Amino acid sequence: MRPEENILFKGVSGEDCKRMIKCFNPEIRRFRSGGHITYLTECRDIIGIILSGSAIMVRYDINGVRTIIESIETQGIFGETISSADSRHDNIEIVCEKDCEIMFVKKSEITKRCENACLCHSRVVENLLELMSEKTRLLSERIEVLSQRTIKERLISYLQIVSDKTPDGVSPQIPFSTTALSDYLCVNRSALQREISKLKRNGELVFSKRKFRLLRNPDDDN
Amino acid sequence: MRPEENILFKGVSGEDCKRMIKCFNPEIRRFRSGGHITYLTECRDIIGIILSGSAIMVRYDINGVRTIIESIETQGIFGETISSADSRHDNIEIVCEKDCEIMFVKKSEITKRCENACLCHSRVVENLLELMSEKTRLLSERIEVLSQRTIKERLISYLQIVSDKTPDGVSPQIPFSTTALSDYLCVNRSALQREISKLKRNGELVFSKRKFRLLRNPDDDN
DNA sequence: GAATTACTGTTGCATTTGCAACAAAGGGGG
DNA sequence: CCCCCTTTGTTGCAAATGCAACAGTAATTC
Repeated sequence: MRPEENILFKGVSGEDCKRMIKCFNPEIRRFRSGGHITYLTECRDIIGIILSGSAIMVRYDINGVRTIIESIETQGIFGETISSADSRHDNIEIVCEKDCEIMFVKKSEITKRCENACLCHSRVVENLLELMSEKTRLLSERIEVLSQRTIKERLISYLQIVSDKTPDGVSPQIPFSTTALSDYLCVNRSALQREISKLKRNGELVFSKRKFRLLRNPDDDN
Repeated sequence: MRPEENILFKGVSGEDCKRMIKCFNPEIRRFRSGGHITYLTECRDIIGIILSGSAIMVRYDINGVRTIIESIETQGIFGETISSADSRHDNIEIVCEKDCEIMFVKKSEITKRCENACLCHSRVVENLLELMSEKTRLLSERIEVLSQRTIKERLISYLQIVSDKTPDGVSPQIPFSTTALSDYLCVNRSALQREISKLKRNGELVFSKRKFRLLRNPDDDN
């Protein structure tokens, strides 16, 4: 994807766009699945925008327990200003999931007025605002999931959100393996597996590979 | 607090500010502690900015279990664009905590160019961007806390964050009662109480009313 | 200042979850 | 095709958490 097609430059056309890209001087890099992209702490003033592919934000605690903080899809953004605080906030890492192209831009370049007085500059700021809105929506969803009290509730809550976003006619699909899903839901893998098996047995869930389908449970408890 | 003093209008002075406020036509309302402010679903295109006081965002699930989604302090913002998605996302409510004044603005009023061609308009958009940045930081912290696997870890993680934000010489203080804290950490109250008592007994924590102090634990396990 | 209500702190017991270990089933790469 | 490695699925047992009930204390209201 060419940077001009990116959502950040939505509504800015042709010449202007080229001029702005020159003005922002973004760096575009490619990564292969599984590759290290950056540590969040290295993104002091830098915003990463995923032009294609996907990534995950992960943290390993002192015991080596992995937490998948979020899954970042195409057009998603990351960066320290856009999330985590400072402090001892351990090493949060961005790892490439599907091969991806990422555009890195300095946040200050965007928010500060430029000398070239790009008229469309403010349009870009608005676009960034839009990206940030989307970001907060995703983070809120994440909180919704994590605020559930039991594994079953967390699982269903997450699957429901994924379902809701899936267009009709398409099979809902999670962006994780079951193992990774447990790191995302912040629960023990085998305990998660146990719940999945139970739901399948009760006919409340069809689940195979990464595709699934939620069925309204006959009796609405246990 | 007068609206002009709000962070949204930072860097916009005197005449301009008055003109913009006229342009945005914000509504300012007062609330008393415990009072209902709004349901999030009613904030379709509306952003609420807390000028003074504080509020909490809460959700009650079908079993009546309360979750405190976040505590919103002075200068904090809320609104549907700024958080939760649509879907069946139950009734999330904003409730006044400390008596507060809240400014309601239409988001579209801010992001759209106005006819009056306020030159400082883009400055306000940048300020909004700043507020949103802060919001995502807070949400990320929340996720950090909720991603902890045990009650003890959640508690310490949260207290640590509060401590880190507290200026030197001031006693760190949580904005909740212990009971409310359990709704914020999404754990059972008496189980939380158990952990607090244990930490106090082990000399890892001093905790009284809402003030506390974390002490580095002698042996770093259990 | 008496009454009411909310919050703190504790405990025994039931349930859920984590942990470890294992077998079996995919899924590339040579 | 075979080997290696990751993932899936299962289970018994230990540990953590939820739940309910209760007593005591603080806070609020009338």
